[in-house]
Amino acid sequence: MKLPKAYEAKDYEKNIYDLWERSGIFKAHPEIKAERFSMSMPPPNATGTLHVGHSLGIAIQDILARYNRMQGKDVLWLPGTDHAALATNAIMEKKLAEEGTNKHEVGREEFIRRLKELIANSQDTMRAQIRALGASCDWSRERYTLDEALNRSVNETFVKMYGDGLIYRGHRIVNWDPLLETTVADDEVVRVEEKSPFYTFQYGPFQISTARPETKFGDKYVVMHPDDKRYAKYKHGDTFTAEWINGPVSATVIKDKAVDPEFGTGVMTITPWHDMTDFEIAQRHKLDKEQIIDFHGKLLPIADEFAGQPIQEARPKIVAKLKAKGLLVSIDENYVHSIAVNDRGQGIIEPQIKLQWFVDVNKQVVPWKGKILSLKEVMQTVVREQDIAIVPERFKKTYYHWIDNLRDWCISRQIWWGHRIPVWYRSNAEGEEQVYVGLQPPKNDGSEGWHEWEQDPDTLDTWFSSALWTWSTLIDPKLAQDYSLSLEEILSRSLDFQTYHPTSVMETGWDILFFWVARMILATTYMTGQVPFKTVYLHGLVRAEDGQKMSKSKPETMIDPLEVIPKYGTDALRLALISGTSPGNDSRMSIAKIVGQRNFANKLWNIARFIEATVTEPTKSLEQPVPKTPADHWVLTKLQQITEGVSQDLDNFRFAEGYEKLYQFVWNDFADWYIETSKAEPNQPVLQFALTTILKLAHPFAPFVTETIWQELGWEGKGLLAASDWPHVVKGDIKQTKEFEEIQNIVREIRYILSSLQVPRAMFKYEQNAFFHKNIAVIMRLAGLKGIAEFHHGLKLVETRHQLWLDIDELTVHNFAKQLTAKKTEAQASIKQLESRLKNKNYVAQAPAHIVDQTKAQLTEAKTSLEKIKAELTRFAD
RNA sequence: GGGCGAUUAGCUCAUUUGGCUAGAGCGCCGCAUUGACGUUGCGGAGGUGACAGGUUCGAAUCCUGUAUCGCCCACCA
Repeated sequence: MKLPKAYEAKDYEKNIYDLWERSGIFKAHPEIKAERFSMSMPPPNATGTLHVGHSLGIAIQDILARYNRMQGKDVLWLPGTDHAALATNAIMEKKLAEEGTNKHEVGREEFIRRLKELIANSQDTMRAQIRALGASCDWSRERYTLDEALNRSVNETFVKMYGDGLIYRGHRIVNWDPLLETTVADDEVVRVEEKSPFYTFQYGPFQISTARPETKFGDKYVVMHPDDKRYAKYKHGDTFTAEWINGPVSATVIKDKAVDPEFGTGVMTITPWHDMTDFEIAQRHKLDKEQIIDFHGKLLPIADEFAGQPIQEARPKIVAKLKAKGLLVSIDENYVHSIAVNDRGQGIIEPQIKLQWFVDVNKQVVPWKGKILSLKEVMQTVVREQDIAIVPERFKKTYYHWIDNLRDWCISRQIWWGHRIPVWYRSNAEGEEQVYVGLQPPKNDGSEGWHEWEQDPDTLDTWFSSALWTWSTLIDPKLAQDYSLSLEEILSRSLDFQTYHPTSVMETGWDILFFWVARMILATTYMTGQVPFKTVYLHGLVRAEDGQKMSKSKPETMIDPLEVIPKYGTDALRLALISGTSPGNDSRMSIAKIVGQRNFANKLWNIARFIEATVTEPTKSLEQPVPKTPADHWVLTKLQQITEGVSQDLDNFRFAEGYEKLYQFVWNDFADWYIETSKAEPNQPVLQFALTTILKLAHPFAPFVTETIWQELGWEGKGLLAASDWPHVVKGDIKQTKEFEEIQNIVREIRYILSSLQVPRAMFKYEQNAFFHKNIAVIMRLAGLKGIAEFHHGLKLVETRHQLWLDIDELTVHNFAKQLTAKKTEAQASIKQLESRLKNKNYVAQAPAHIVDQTKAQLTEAKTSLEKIKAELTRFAD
């Protein structure tokens, strides 16, 4: 079959993926005996679309999956999607708003029904996109965070933690998003700098400053540092009366070290209901707390005439009123502080005290390796004791730092979309309440006087279910339906869990190290007694060409994989994402990069085209091609080095380096030297072997073009490249390899001379020896020499072991004298340097022997070269 | 305030535990060319490795300090 001149990715990719998928090679086989490699795909948002960040992750994971598969391992790469509670909930709320209605009008059931419908549609989109990237994942095991088995895992976790006292319900201050009307976790809050007026008011005998006068209605404590001499005459517990916004208030003096005497006046009033620090101060001194702002962001009746007003609207009016009363001391218009914003959804966070569910990270009840630890301590231990490796290592520090600062995790959310909290309440006429925590709803036993059980309306933080992802996805879904079995029994009977957990690698972006990776470690060690994965590989952010974050709001910065793939091919995109990157470091993406890698795919294609035309008699099984020429030995040696190098790089997660080695070899060694040599003296089995090896090595990186070539060549019948073995190596002879390197030196020098002198081709003569007898034809071809001639003058090669003269007229030769002189200077400098190094006794004594030997060899070589240059230069002495 | 990272060729980035003349891609200069590939080939120019010290026979690499940029965490009355 004749290959077309250029590789058109879009003509092949879809079919190739279908071929793979139909063949079943992506499927894991727990029933067979083999080494395992397992990996969970970080589940993308079910309603999302694929962006370049996903593409990078998928590309890396696919490289790992394909490489390990080709090494004969049984590979499980489990795909899936996430219900992304907050984000998805927000989508539906927005939709409803556009329709002029809201969630309360449509009701919980309908709300969820509509979301399920929406998800079902977009999951298909997401699946198609992951396939388009070439992901060799096991679709038969696809999971979704709201699957029944996963939901059971969530409930099991909740119930177990509750039983151990790790989950508790409490009135605590939380980050409240008035826009989405839900709490959000600490690390889902981002800080945005904002300039806002900073007011100083008179408050009784004190001056207090604030940027938020609207929260100050209920303030009745003034706090200062116990050591602040300015306020020494006021004692802790002193009371006074102050004229305030809506009349006089009675206030109490509190001394607390949380106050910074340097900041503002060193005195502040506190609003414990709406400020984290104030809340803590109030807790310490058992002070009253009062809600000022409601959950929609409006002022409560305590604000009197301002009640019912949104805070933004009320603020200037309150200031005006205080000013009218003569209580406004000053305004700093240049005050900059940061305000808290919900990472997903843009709502400005208003801290509130709310009855919420929390995970206690400090309670020591978790058995781990014979000790009883807290969740925090387990998280630290597994990384410290190398049960989990983090690549790159420096993220360990970030990880520890984060854990040190970790507070109890608020897991309840006031949204409808997600895993509902498995807690039921009922009350009786006397106002007593009962709480039931369990996997399934409690039966209404009709107990005298009690109302029916009602489930907690809240849902769980998305990350609570994502935290279970590595193992909840490996549970046998059928077993999970059987509630007569305990989770332990289910796990021990689930073949996938027994076979593939802990997973080998977790590949994800460093930006969700805390959100997700840390929480997987937390929940998985607790629930299964195993780490979720042995290695975490963190990739960097893919940025726009100018180094900016790509964002939908700036479409010109976006590179959309779905546009790039049909145009340049998936391989080009994947290679561009991989090349020139290193773990944990951000990278920049550009169309130019993608074009460059498209060209590489095409290079492979054309190499195959040449070899297809040259290899007229392909053999079926190619174990031992017989090398004949120095070039054959050289290419085999190189192939061996590359195979070993790429394997090592992939074993150590050095994807970019492995790929670069391969790229260099394919383009600069194989195409430019071996193929060119083959035009003179082709060795069909070696060509075939080399191409086979190259396709195998390149397959994890560029699966489509390599498989396409493999299929088009049809050397292995209907066999798939994706299912083939990682290449074995055939050793080339070292002496012959060196001989080819000498050929290269000669060719390079001739090319250099001819190019410098602007002589396109030249006649030549050479010393009569075995080397030239054997290799002169190849040299002529590669160097573009015209033919053999007898002549007297001409130019002699100076940097090679064998003597060869070029027939170039004296006048032109003189132009070369300058170049030779430059070379002479270079050689002399390098000799001087090497000699001084060898004269250094410390160097000779202390450096390793092979380094010293190397230096000596270099010196000899440089001296020889200098002699030749000098000899040649004597001709120009006049 | 605490921490992490970056600074290498015009640009984007590599350089695995300190050791060949610090590499690659793109760009640049010159040349070539109908037969694997113009998505090409050949040759070339281009780097005080941010700066200042130190350790070492030897430093881009280790240590100390400085500068600039980016990020994370905490605080922000």
